[in-house]
Amino acid sequence: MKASESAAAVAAIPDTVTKRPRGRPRKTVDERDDGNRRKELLQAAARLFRRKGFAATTTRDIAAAAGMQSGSPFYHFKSKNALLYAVMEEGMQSAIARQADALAMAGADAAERMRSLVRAHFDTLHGPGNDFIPVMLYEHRSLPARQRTSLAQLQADYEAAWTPVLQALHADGRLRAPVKLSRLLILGALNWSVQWFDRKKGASLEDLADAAVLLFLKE
Amino acid sequence: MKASESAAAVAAIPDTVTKRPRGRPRKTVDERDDGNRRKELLQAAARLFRRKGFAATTTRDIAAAAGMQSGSPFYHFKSKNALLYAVMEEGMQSAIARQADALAMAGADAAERMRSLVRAHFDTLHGPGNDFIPVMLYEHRSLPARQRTSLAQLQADYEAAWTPVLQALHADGRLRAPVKLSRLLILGALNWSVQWFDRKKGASLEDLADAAVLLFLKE
DNA sequence: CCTACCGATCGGTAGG
DNA sequence: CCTACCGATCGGTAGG
Repeated sequence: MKASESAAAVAAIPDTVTKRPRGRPRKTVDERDDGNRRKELLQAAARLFRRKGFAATTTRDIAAAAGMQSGSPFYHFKSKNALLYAVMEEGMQSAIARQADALAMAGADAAERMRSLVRAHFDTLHGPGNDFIPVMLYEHRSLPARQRTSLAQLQADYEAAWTPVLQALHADGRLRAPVKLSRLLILGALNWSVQWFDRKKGASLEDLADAAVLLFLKE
Repeated sequence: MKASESAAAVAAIPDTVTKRPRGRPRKTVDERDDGNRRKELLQAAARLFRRKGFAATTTRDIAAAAGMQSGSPFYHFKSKNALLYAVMEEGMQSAIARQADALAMAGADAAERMRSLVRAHFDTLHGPGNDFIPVMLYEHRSLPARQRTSLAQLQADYEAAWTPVLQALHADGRLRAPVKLSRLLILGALNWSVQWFDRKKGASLEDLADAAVLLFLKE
């Protein structure tokens, strides 16, 4: 969102001069870049990585989207790979936080908790500006093994939250497939919605969550 | 499969000479390259596109995997993109054929037909040498719009086969979610298995299909 | 299908 | 964070 604001600001500059002003528009002196540019870079990278893929996105694309010169991203990030990793980690961090909030708000009923998990997951995937997790899901193989291991713990934490809920549903006979395979298949069904869900038309995230719960749970 | 045989043949050449022989091993004169090299290129491309992604795979990688020099793939394919498109089309063609066979063998019972569709889909995703469809699923965005449209018809045909089966199950009360959303979620759950299913360890494709049917259908 | 090659692009850096 | 730049790589081609 920050990034799109700044992009809009750049586009709004009247093109009266022959040479367009380089870099982003000047800000007032007391509006220092205390890490804001870093966030804008991250957001721009996430959006581009999602749309074009990691390898097909150039650091120049990212720089331009953030209103910088081509070499400038490397002032904030050691490498293109570090940018990818930061996007993924940021994504997992906020996904975990969103999931925890959802569970905290839900009651004790297993089906209700299940719906909360599903709904929170759809928010993570399709909420406005939430490009981070889709990037993580689809650019997993672009990560060096080292960093992949480092993310695995966060992912395990995220998935672990589903297990007790699924176990309870299994015990109640509302989920018949084995718990572990169920979790993999269910998360897959949700994750895949990144490929076809379009916020602008058709169903809402609520409709989606309803359908998913209806599909997976008995009774 | 052809390609893996030839890869094995290449690997079996004794390494007695200092310089390895370039290209693939000579064949008898009457075994002309009537399109075989093309198939080997396709298989090599599919495997590499799947493992590393389209943009991260170089045409040199593909040439080397097929035992050719760096410029030679362009004798068989106009461009790297044409190679990608050929992989996807080939994948859809054989997926549709496999699906039709499975339905032809199944009886009239909707649940039985459902299981056949699921099983055939897992074969398409995880059968030995079946890298084509995973590439299609994960490199969709790497295709120019023109070619994407061209593939859309094949994909529509493939998905259309699910609809009557799901409708019958819905009418019987064995599927509660709306048919269209069900199809999207179910295919997503299956497709996602590309990310975690490992043929070498754990569950078989039969186990997987059982779990999926158990998860989606009531009673 | 190979040889030899080109033009363009890309990630990254030094120095300010 | 910009300027100016480098070395490497890449898709693709001409000519055989």
